[in-house]
Amino acid sequence: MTQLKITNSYTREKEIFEPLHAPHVGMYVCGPTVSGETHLGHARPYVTFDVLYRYLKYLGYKVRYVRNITDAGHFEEEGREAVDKVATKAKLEMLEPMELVTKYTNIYHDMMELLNNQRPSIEPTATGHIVEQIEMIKDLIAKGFAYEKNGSVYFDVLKYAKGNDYGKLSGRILDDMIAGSRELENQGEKNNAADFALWKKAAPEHIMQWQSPWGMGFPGWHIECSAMATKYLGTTFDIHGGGMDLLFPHHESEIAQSSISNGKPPVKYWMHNNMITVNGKKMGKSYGNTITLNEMFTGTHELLEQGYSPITVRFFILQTHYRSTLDFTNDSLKAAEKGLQRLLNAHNALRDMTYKADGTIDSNEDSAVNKLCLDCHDQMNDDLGTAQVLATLFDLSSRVNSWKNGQQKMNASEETFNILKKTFHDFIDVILGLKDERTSGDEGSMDAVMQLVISLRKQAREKKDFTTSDIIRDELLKAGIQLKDGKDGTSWEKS
RNA sequence: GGUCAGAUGGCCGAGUGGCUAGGCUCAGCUCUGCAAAAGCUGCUACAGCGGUUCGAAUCCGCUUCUGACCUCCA
Repeated sequence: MTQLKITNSYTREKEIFEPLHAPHVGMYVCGPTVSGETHLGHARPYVTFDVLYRYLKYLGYKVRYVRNITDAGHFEEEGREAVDKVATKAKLEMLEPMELVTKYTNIYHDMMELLNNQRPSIEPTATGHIVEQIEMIKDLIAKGFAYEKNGSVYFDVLKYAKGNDYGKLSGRILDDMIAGSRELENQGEKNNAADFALWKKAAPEHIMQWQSPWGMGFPGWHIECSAMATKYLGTTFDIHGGGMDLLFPHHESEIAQSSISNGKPPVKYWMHNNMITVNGKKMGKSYGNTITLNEMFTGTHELLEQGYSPITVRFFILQTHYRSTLDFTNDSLKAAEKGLQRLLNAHNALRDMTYKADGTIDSNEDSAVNKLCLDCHDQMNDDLGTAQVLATLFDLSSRVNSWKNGQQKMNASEETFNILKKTFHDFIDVILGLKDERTSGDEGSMDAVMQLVISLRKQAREKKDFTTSDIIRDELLKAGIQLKDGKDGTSWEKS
């Protein structure tokens, strides 16, 4: 069996995962800013890191998964007048900031649940950790790496860069950045354009502001993650995840702040998922192609021909490696929808199947099935190769289906059969989190009713009364239930 | 403009120095009262041009094209 390897964005290498304090693993993932509705772009990182979280637990680690909620307003654009994003939106909607934040947080939680993402161990909010952030800023000032100007506090990037490699994570050269940002206006307050804000003085009209040693204001964007990660995971922890767009400046700045404040680099493994596109184009507000998750699931967006279920979206995401860009199109989503059904059908069939040796055991077939099961683990260990795992499961699905339909004899050993069963369960249910959305709630009574209908139809068919049997079948299909005639009788499922 | 990624069959997408990825679509077949479902078979690709190599789609260089980041962003 191979060991888990993950691509570390910091070293740009695939590295063997070795926790700092096994069996414990500390994992921090940047959460959403809850000033808007949860959209397609959010689905990618949270599904990706949910699978990592599930897999680490599956491997036996005790994981503390921290994912924050950014509910404090932040300046929109550095160099221009500070704008409190949350407050601005709140004024438009005539809501209290807290009301707005709660509304979008609730939507976010609902969407995460639909996507079958497990809840993090700790979900800290920025506004709930103002004190910690102020303390860290005070510490940075005391250590001489931050300075106060007119009620705002900035991090001294140039000083930091003398002893540290600022830009290593994002592959940037400080001198270039300084040269490139000279044209920006209103850099006046900063000693240098590359410096970033730790604390911003709030204008009187800002709704969200707090008392600090530097007057009324609000925290800079980067400091919250440093403060909260340190508080809950310690000065150095195992994994920090997020979207690639956060590499710079967010994570670069996090490294700088935490390294000075804690005296050592904060993270052992940096992991970044790639971005999504819609019909080949970046999704963004300025492109007018932002699709919220609610629109995705219900199909209420002009770019969508239909709704796609949360698990279809999840499956679609997992069919692509997390470090590649992922393009959402109607055609590819429809393909994913069908593929998912096929996989889950095989999974259900296998779950309900009992071992029966009907024929001689083919040792070649037996070892082939065994190898494919082992492959799943190796593929998952190779930097979360979920796309490959799914391909392998599809391979195995053909066998399962042919056994079920009697198209091929079950020529594997009972031991292999049990391994196969466990592999499907472990990967589909436990690790990838692909639940069957068609089986809901009142399955028991529903099935009893369906068995009755099926038996009536069978009687009709035996009497060659195909008119009746076809009415039953076709009307059920209209009602969203599909009958499947097989060797061992008829089964049904919601379509 | 700077930096960094990609360019794979009808579509989506893995992956790899030599051996069929997989999914969807399409065609044929098997099964079936008919269909659906399922299985089987077929369609076999790696942008272009050089180079390294016994051998490259996989390594190197150049060209073309696309995308991302550099600003709030997942």
